[in-house]
Amino acid sequence: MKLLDIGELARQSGVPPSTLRYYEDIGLIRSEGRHGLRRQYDAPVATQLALISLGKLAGFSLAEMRGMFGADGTPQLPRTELHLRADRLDAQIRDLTRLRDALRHVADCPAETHMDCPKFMRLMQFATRTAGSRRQR
Amino acid sequence: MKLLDIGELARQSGVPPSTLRYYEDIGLIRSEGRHGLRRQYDAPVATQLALISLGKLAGFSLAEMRGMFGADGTPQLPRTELHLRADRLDAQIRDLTRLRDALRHVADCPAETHMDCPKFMRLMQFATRTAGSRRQR
DNA sequence: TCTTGACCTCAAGTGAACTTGAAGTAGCAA
DNA sequence: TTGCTACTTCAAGTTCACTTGAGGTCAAGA
Repeated sequence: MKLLDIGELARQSGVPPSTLRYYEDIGLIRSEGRHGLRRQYDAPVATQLALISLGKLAGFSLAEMRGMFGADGTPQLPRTELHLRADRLDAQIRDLTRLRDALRHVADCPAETHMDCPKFMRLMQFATRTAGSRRQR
Repeated sequence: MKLLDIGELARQSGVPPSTLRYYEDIGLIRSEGRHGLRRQYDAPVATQLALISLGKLAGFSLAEMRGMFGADGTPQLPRTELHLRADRLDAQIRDLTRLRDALRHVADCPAETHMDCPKFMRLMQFATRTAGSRRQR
């Protein structure tokens, strides 16, 4: 199996070497060996880094993602857990969609005050419902 | 205009008083006066807090959100800026949707290794493209 | 009037996710 | 063999978003 030098992986993935070392320290990724002093990585680590970057976007902490990946860099979790996380993503996607709609509405609605616009208020209702009950990062 | 005591706003919004004070310190929200020592808030602050909570979910920093709101608690930004942020949200929504699809796929796909499954690899391509070029929080 | 409780200020502490700096080292090209 | 460069370790520093703690204050109810 072809191994990647840490510098090469950093260039390919856009993740700085210091961060790769940090991720390894906390057990999020693994290096396969050294060339001299330099860490060498398996190719699937690149896939894993891509998933980690998305996971961060989705609000997973690094601790949450530790242990989520198998040897091939793909998620290795029980089915139910995967579906549960997918469901949480669905909720987040819904929220973001409404925030987007609200922003676009505010941009385009000619009403002088949005608080009097029924469409805006409808978009805002869910926000008031969800605010605070949301998991924080 | 009816004013809310900080405790009441905290109960309604789910945002602790310490956080409300902190938000005021950094200029993210405004209180309208005091009842004795206690901060009093305008009702629209509740809407604003809901939007802040969603904004955090969307990856905006508190500093970015400072100054985004007008007196009525609704976003007060130039049209182009609002559309730009909506566009960024669209991109984020697309990414999260694909992450969700990838998770569901991994949960349900019977292939012994996902690296050999064309559907998974297709889902992963975008991730490799986007990783690293993404704004960090 | 006195007590209670929820607020007040200000400074310091916390946890997550990294980054930076100092001092050292290994491989490769000249 | 000598440099150069990109890595190495380890500890400490940084930023963000809060929270906590100590010591103080005010309004309302008993």
